[in-house]
Formats: sequence, C-alpha cells, structure tokens
Amino acid sequence: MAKMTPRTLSGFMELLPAPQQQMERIMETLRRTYALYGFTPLDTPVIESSEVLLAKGGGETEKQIYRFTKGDADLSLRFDLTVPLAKYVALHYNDLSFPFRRYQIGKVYRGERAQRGRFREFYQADIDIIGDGKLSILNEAEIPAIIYRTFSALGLRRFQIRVNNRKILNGFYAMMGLTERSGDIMRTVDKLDKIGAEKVGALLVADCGLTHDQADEILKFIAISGSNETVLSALEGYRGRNEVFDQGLTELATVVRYLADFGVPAEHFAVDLTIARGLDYYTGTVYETTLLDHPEIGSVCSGGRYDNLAEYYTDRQLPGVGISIGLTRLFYVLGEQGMLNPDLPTAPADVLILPMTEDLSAAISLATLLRDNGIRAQLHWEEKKFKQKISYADKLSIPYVIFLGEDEIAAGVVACKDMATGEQTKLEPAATVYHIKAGLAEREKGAVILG
RNA sequence: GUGGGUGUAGCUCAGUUGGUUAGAGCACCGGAUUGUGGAUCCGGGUGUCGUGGGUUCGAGUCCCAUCUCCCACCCCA
Repeated sequence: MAKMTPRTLSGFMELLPAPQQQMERIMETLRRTYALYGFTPLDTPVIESSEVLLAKGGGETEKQIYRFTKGDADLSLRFDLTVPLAKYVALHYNDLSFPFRRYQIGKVYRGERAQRGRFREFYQADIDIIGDGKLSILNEAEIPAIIYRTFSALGLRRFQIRVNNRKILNGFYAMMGLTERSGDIMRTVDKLDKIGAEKVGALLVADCGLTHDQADEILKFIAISGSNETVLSALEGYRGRNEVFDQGLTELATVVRYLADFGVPAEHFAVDLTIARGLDYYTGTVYETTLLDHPEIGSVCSGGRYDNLAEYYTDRQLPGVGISIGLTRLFYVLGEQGMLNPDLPTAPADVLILPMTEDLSAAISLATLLRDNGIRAQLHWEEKKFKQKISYADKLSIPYVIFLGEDEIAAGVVACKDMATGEQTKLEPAATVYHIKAGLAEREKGAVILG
C-alpha cells in the first residue's frame, strides 16, 4: 500500500530528543532567571477568537495571522504573547495586583515565508510589567539587567543590548516639523544597519517625502555615537526645543544611570539612536539585543515601553514595558554556530537497569529505590540481545548501566558500569545510590548550556 | 503577498553528448558461540530520481505544468 510521505511543514521546528533536551534546559534557565525579578508564570490559549486578536485591526498582523473557522466560530492562532496578555489583564483586572509582572514562554504563529532563522511557529519568552494608570521609569531601567542576566545565564558572552527612546526621535522629528511622518521615518531609519546610511538617506527622500537637507539632518542626528555619556551629552545640546524630546532624554538618562547598580557591564549596553522598532505601539524606551557575532540574524530579544496595553479592551490606562526573546531563533542560531555545549547531559535517564533473571522482582525494586532517591532509572526488559541493550544506553548517552543477574542478587550487590570510563563497581544498593549521585553531581558541574 | 533559484537513499552528494539492473561516503539494520557499548571486520540499499503530462525505440538526463523547499523583498523574534 502506498504510504503518505511524512513531512513537517516548513517554518516549523521539530527537534530530535537530544536537542530537545537542550531546548528544555534553555527554557528552564529563562524561567529561573525571570523568577528572580518577581515575575509570575502565565499561560494563555494558543487559539483565541479572531475578534480579540484582531481588535486593533489592519496592518501586518491581519496579513500574517493564521485564521480559520470551526463551525460558526471565527478563530485565530496568536501571533505574539502581548495581545493575549492585554486581553488577560483587561479581563482579570479586578483579580490582579499591579504592577503586574508576568513571564510567558509559549508558541506563536505567523503565516509568513519561512527563511533561515525565521519561523512560522516559534517560541517567544516574554516578560512584561503592567502598571495601573502609571508605571515608573525604573521598570524600564531594570529591563536591560534582566536581559543581561538571562543571556549570561545561558552562557552567552558576545551580545549587546541596544537602547533608545522613541520620545527622543519623535521629539526630534517634531522639531523638524515632521511629526506626522515620524512612523515612516523610524521604519526607514531602522534599516540603517542593514542597508547603510546612503540608501537610508535616499529612501527618506523617495519614500518619506523629505528634502535632502532633512534627510541629511536626520542621518547626522542618528549618527551620534560613542560612550553612553558622550551620546547623552550630545543630546543635551538639543534640550529645551521640544517637550517630548526633553522628556525622552530624561528617561534615557535614568535608564543609563542605574546600569552599574543593576550589574550590567558597560560593554553589553549601548545607547543607539538608530534603534526604532517597527512596531508602532512603543512610546518610550525601546530595546534590541543582537549577537555580536551574528548581526545578520537580527534581533533575538526586543521590546519596549508602551502607554496603553489594553486600549481595545478597556478604558483603563494600562502602561507597560516588556521584552520578548525569540527563543526558537536563538536556539537555531546557537545550534547552527555549534555553540550548544556537546557535553551537556541530554540523556533521558541516569541509569539503565538490565535485569538478567527471569524474576524481575529484584530489578524492579532496585529501580524503585533509585527513583525514591531522585535518580532517573529505566528498566530494559525487552526481548533483545544483551549487546543491543547496552548499545541503547550508549546511543542515548545514559551515563550508568546496572547489571543485575543471579550472582549479584545472591551477593546482595549490583554491578554498576560507568559508560564514560568503562569502570564497573559492585556495591550494595544503598552504596550504589550514593556512587551514582556523586557521579551525576560531578557531571552537572561543568554543564553550561553553551560551550 | 512580489521576485529569483532548487528538487536523486535518513543526511551530504555523484550520475558522461539521452542508453541496459541508479551509485559513493556518512547514518541506519543484522552478524562475528547467547553477561559488556563506542573501534575493526562481514553482510544488507533502506529510492515512485518531488508529482503529472509530453518528446523519443529509449528519459534521472530534454520540454511543459504543478508542488515543495531555499534565497531576496516586505515585515519581524
């Protein structure tokens, strides 16, 4: 009979067991780090009513969203975690305490063309802080610290958190009398890294309708660079000409001010006036984090400040700040670059027990003892040759194999083989537990995710 | 959504001006006297040459269509 050819849709990541274990480790690290800053875990449905997800309407979202009907219901897959959060906060407003800090790691869906490092289904690992009416600027200052700690916890070293403030840009464009075109200008300027100043200048004239002088002035402005202090003092020169600009500058200075106290080394942080973010709901600080060795892949962690999270669901003013780590993209890059530690334990079990007697009673109770002591134990009781069973442990890189035959049972011991060294010990069960636990602890010591 | 490429084994690929039964390496499976894996040796091809038509005595190879995936744009994690 002709078989259907199995395949996985393009743009959907599907991992083998070992890499999946690595992915799980990264997720655990993210959860643990986020929790250090007082964020509570949240989960929301992958499917929502289209009415909810598309409340804002129009734009890219509408084009990229996976939308379908089931009976009479018009449904969509979430394309980010922020809109579901807005719905959640508006819906449960009375039961939440503000500032509301939540993290969420979940899959999102975008019906765009898949490409290298661009997926249709991917994990986002978000944190957001939502205020009720007001939200302190210090939350914006804390975000880079969270990004830094998170990336460091993964073992990443070569990354940079770039920060800007939209009020500075909007204020500057307002000074030039270009307020109504500031969205277009930002989107164009955002390409600077990719296509260079010359082309951006040309696009500003061609697409945004600016004069050459205006384009030059903008390019000159965003070219301001150097240390944080240098950029800030250069910006001070523009103070007093536009209220929004002044406010943005004050905010940016505050974000920079506490960096050291938050433990963020200067080399991982840069004020960068070219960062604008395409998304139009950002109103203040914006963040973009890139891997220094892989700028071509774009941002792996982006976010910013927004003033009105849930405006489509409630009249309440709910300002917030948040970031999103593109976990699938990050994992893809790390894997492609060989940066995932090959020595990272990925075995599904710590011990494989090979019972060699008809009566499994001794083997099963040994497995129970191991599990009672937190050791992941698997019994191999299939009809296979001895060789195949030990080879199974080898392939799954299970670190220990226990042989339990007549001799051992009679002597009240178990034969435990360390698969890495080949050494074999014969110890009583309790001593074996101790032996294995010590060995596992040793292995975990050097188990950084990136290597 | 727009434009450009690609398609042979699980993976990376070879396959002559169209010629007989489509190959290599790696991977995988089995074996080398049933209590010891990784190394070696022996054995095994696991394939609708993306799919459907067409040209031809003959198509993996040429033509058309279609699908797929990849790349760029758009946008973005």
